[in-house]
Amino acid sequence: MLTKAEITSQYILDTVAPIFNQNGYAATSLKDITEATGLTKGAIYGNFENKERLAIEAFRFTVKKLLMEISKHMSQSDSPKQKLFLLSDFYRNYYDYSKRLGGCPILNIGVDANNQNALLLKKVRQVIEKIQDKIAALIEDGIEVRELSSEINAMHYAKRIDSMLQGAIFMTYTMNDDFYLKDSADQIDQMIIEEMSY
Amino acid sequence: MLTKAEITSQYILDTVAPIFNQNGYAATSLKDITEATGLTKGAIYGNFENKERLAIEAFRFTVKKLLMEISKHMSQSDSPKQKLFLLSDFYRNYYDYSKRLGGCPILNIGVDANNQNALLLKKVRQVIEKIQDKIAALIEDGIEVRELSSEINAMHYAKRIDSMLQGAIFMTYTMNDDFYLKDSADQIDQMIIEEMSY
DNA sequence: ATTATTATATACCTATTGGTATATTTTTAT
DNA sequence: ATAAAAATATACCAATAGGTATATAATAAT
Repeated sequence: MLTKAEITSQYILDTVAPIFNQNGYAATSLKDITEATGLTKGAIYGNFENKERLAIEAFRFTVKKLLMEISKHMSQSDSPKQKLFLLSDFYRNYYDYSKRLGGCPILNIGVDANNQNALLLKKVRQVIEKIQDKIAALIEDGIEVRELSSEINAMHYAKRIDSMLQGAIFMTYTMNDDFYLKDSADQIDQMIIEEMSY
Repeated sequence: MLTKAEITSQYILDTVAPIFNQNGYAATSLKDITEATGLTKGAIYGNFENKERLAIEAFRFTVKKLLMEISKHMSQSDSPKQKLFLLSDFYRNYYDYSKRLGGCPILNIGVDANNQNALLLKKVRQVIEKIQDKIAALIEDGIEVRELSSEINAMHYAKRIDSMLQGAIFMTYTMNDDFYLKDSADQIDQMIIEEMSY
């Protein structure tokens, strides 16, 4: 059974995560947090050590949600190559989806934390590494089952795909135009077919 | 002849621009500004209306420097196609270069300003549009002199190149690894040769 | 050199910042 | 139902925020 504090903690994270994600760490005040949650500082500080700890937990909370959604989308196929297509396909609708999270947590917190919050930056790096490892593993699987060419460097392409997607996310948000996400998904698909396959 | 205030204004912008670029708008305090410049609030507010105005001018200052550096690098050739190669080549060393600016102003201020400062975001958008227009014009030139295929959509590829570069910049900074910039430059070169040329 | 103007420094303002000690209320286990 | 424990609210703190009125100093024109 969940204790009261656990329920409250989850509620705080659920409420506060999009705010941190949207505003950034420095631009999110304790007042923003208490107003959004309807709780007082006592309740916040009873559940989280300080603002930094709360921001870190909020980031983890959002990323967990995001990664689960991606996994779910990719589970539609068992073929590694098809899973790659499903990955790019997930990002076709990422603008709409990620708005609910307050934007892309990796992009927003990554830029925000750089030179500002070493701990938060470390968490972002870990998430990026995890994602790239997963993509690389998928490509390796694809090579093994002969869906993908054994000539290609898996991690190299994993980084390329990740980098292209992050660029598209940045451009889509900044220009408020999801052409970038749609187009980069197409570009990745083309790359899978023309460069990564036999 | 330059008036005292003009010299001081330029000095303030030169000193403060990298700070805003690194920290973001909210995380840069007037204290940061007075300490870095060695001036008092009186001097700052005598030259700039308020913090927002200063941030906007600082962004313009940095972007101007950056765009001039890119132009300079691209002036090494007159051929549109070669100019495109020079563009991607500029970004090969962009990590080192942009560190002096306090990071990439378009990425940093773009993310920072989103949902936070409408005026600043507008300025970022204008800069992005300007850059993409220039790249697209270059591609059109390339088509005209028959260096590039007339089949391609110039603005489409301009956006693609821009998006790929921004992604690489984000990844390079966040992971502290300029593989991403080097690789995306290679990828763009390959794209020019294999997709955009005859 | 003196004056008028411009630029900078000083001192101060209110509001807000993150954070905490303590009082009060709400849960939980008996 | 009651007591012990846990969770939340209240009231407060010092420090800092952006900004301004005014005094002082530096510059520019005569």
